[in-house]
Amino acid sequence: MNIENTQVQMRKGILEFCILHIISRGEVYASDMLEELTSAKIMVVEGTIYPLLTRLRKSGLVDYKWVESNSGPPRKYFTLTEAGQGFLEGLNITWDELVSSTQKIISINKNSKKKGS
Amino acid sequence: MNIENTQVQMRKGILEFCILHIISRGEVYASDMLEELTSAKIMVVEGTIYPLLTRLRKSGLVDYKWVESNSGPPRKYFTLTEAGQGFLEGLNITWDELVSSTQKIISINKNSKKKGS
DNA sequence: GAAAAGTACTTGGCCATACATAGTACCTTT
DNA sequence: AAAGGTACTATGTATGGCCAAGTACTTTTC
Repeated sequence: MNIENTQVQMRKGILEFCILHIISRGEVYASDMLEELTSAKIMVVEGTIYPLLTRLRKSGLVDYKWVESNSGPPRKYFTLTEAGQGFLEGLNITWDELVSSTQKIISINKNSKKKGS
Repeated sequence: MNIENTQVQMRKGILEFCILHIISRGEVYASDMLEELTSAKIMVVEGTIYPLLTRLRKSGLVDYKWVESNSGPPRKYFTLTEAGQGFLEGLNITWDELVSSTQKIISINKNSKKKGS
């Protein structure tokens, strides 16, 4: 149990949330997402993002279309489906609650223990 | 891929973080932790928390002592080890960065796309 | 004192995600 | 045509959360 592993575990699920958000803002392909996640200090590699995009598509949350590139092979440009929008709204609530609950726990220090009401 | 499952995934690792925090505030046993997590709207069940506590002990992050109860079998009261304190400090940083990075992603909307600087 | 009920803890198996690694397909350049 | 780069795919491993059943100890009930 090292800290790197716990960091990985903390990110589980949140990566999916972030990617849905990025897609919700407009058509993007995998490298766009990688770049944005990296610039936000969320390290991701191809082997993570491609299977995730496949899962999202199979679940009907995102869709894609092939777009030819003038500098390489064609790209899959992703968009959010209606189901994906609904799903993302649910995740927004989940995220807010998770952060709120966690902040509640970690903001209590030794000298301000909760009293049984 | 339903939302319940994604919620479960989002909590991975964070539960460990919260439990280390609770233990860092003073000696507690499993039911105390369950109660506090539940009151913070983080739902946990026995089958999750006991294996987690065992992992933490095997990793040397927490220690425990048996304390007899006057209303049932003896209880394991947990405390944080020095290694656990160091680990927790690392997780505090990880948590802050994760929240910060995620908020960065999700606060960008369609009309304020990042410009390549 | 034995059976029943309650509390605390333990164990084994299942599932989903992140990741590493290797591989495929297409395009451009030389 | 060969070499290199870009984009996507597939397979296997590790980990954590959860369910479900089980163990052990204590108190209550008869």
